[in-house]
Amino acid sequence: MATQRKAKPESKVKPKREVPLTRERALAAAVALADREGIGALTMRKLADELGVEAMSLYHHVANKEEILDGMVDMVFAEIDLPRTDLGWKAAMRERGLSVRAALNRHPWSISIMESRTSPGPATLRHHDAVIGCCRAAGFSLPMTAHAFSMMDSYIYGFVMQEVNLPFDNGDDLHELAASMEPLFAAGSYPHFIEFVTEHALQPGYAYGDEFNFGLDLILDGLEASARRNTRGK
Amino acid sequence: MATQRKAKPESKVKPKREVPLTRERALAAAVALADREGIGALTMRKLADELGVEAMSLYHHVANKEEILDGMVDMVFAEIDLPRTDLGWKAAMRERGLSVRAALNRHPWSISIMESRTSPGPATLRHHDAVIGCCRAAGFSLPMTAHAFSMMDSYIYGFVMQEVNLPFDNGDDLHELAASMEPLFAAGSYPHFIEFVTEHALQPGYAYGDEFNFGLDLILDGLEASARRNTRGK
DNA sequence: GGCTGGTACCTTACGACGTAAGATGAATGC
DNA sequence: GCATTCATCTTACGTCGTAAGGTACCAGCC
Repeated sequence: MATQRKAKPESKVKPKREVPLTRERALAAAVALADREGIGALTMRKLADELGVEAMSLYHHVANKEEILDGMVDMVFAEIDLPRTDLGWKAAMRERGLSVRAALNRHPWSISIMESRTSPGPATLRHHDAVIGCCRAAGFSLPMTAHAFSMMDSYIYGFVMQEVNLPFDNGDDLHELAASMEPLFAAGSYPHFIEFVTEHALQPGYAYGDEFNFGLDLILDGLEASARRNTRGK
Repeated sequence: MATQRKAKPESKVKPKREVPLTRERALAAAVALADREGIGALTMRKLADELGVEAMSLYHHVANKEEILDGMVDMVFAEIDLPRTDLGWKAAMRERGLSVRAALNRHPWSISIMESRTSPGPATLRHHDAVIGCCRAAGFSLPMTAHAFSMMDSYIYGFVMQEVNLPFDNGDDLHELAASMEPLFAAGSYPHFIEFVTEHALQPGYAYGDEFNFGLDLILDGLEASARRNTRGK
């Protein structure tokens, strides 16, 4: 009786395992954990805990933490709507842009880990393939497709990067922010910055997120004009 | 003679301290270390080592590592040329855009930590103030200034974020990359993506960095047209 | 001179991290 | 019944940021 380890059926300590650990379950739990507590709280031990398992057990389903981060990014891409093929390229790209922004905002940690990933997953590749296909179907040359692709994604990623990093999420934080800027006011430095913030950015009704559409539309209009110039000009 | 600690002048073991540790010296060393070995190699112990000091000594000059990262970002902003006031807003903003990109590329770690900083330093504020001032001097309304500011920076940050993360830095890596994509070729999936990469992006003479100017100019042209519409229209 | 207080730096230690190495237990094939 | 396989757990290592407190050295005073 000294070293018996699990003879007595103490209700349900480990009845084999309620549901087996898999790579997919691990990735889903990782996304949920990062959503809930931030990417900083995503540690192998905490993730394992969520899954009712020890940290090292995760390594039977993923090679290392990097692979988890890769998988998480791909899960976010999987949430993004592919561009519709029943619309013109401009409307399709506009919708896609909104969908990308929405997905990245739903998982605010994603933009911060995207920039250190180099191996794209299947959903990511599928997404890029569809975007490129949309441009090509619209008659864009390869160079024009590269311009459009680079530009749209640069803008979207850069916008979300700033958006998720704003020090305020709601009106309450706004007043704290305003208060914390008092020293700047007093100093009399940065006059344009202060005017801009107090007279515009902190005014009720202004929300930084509303800037997104202006830029997206400006880019799409510009790309349209540029593409027309390219194909008509010669 | 038992506990004498520095009586004998053994050449120059610790002649007080060759040069005193300061916040500025620490930040400069941190930037240099991150440039040389990447942001991941920037640890308090390694940084202290570079400075000929123990890790905990750093805490007499900065509150914590966060403060070092904040300071590093501000040092990068200090390197960026302020927009010239002797040019039109468009030329000035164009030059500034190139300068931002150059500085962020000189310190590839900077874009990755920028997005987690919330307290801007003096050089950062000065830079933002100058950009806003440039727009205002050109007659931009506050809303139009917000559009321009948000859009230009979103694009620049997003572009650099993708640029510094490219899996290749030179022609050699390019072939490795092409080789690593073989599995995709065989599968026959992602046809547009594969065409795009093999027929365009991997062609000799193509460099992703060259896309930058196209987008920057498209944005500046679009902002110009939009601003004109705003002021002339009413 | 000796004393005192402050400043700059060091020593030690703690809890958390990613993960290498190997043990253990249950399921499977013979 | 027994060996194999595989998922999981145990233990341990080196590294991280940093809390707590110690120590050398200097300035100003007596």
